[in-house]
Amino acid sequence: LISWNILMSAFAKHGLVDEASEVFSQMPVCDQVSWNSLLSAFAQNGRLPEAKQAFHEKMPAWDSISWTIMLYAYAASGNVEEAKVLFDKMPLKSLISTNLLLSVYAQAGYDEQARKFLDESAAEHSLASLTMVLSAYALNSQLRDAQDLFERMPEKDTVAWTSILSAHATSGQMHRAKRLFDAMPELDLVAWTVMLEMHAQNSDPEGVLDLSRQMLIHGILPDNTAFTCMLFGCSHGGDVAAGRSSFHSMAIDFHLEGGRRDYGCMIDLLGRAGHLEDAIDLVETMPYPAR
RNA sequence: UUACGGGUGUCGAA
Repeated sequence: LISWNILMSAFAKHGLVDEASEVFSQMPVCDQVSWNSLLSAFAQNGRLPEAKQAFHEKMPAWDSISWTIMLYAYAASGNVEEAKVLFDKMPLKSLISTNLLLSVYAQAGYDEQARKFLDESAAEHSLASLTMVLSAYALNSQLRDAQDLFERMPEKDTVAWTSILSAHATSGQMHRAKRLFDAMPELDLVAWTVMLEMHAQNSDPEGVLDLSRQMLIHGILPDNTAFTCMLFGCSHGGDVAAGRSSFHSMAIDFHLEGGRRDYGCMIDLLGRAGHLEDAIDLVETMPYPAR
């Protein structure tokens, strides 16, 4: 029985819904996990009608996992309202289902609902749940609300700090962002990257280079994303030489293969600066199909 | 064996 269940979810993960339900129909016996796996197969692959049917008409019994999977089915197909309705009907709400609904709100930019929901549910929220709402505010440029929530959070980790940092950075609050950055208890690569990007956006190639040096001094090694920001900064500042040297250093010093976005950025930089032959050359030699 | 999972990236893509 267990192996059948495993087989089913393996199919489901790879989008083979029909194979999964085929397995299901051939099983001599099945249990709650089998039903849940079938439901999940539909849910994961955007088959809302089938999921509904299985959930409402076919399943002999439901546990809290079944409910959560159904919630996910609504969420995955963008039915925010229906997701909420289902959530309210859930006999047992777990941290997972709560997080799920929160992330739905967050992703849809329903920061109002997210906040209300957060206030209503008496349960303790995980740090991750709160950060999800925080980033929902950031998405909606609700800087004040984001700030309020951040200050009220009982504990904050680097992810939460970076989220609020990024909220400030993207809304042009450079000074506040800088202050936050300096106040952060820990700095990791993502936090540095946010700062790199902020300076890049504001056409401050000096700042970008300066930051990247400091980052190295702090023992943080850049990744492709960081390089994209650095290249972007060079691009804004029209600093072809610096861009070229970063690009080479990426491969030589850091053994990173240029990501497709790094190439895109570099090509953009060369193109804008009028080095068309070099740009074309790079397009032809890059390990990605040109589009 | 089944369910959610938080922070950063150029240009494009109405």
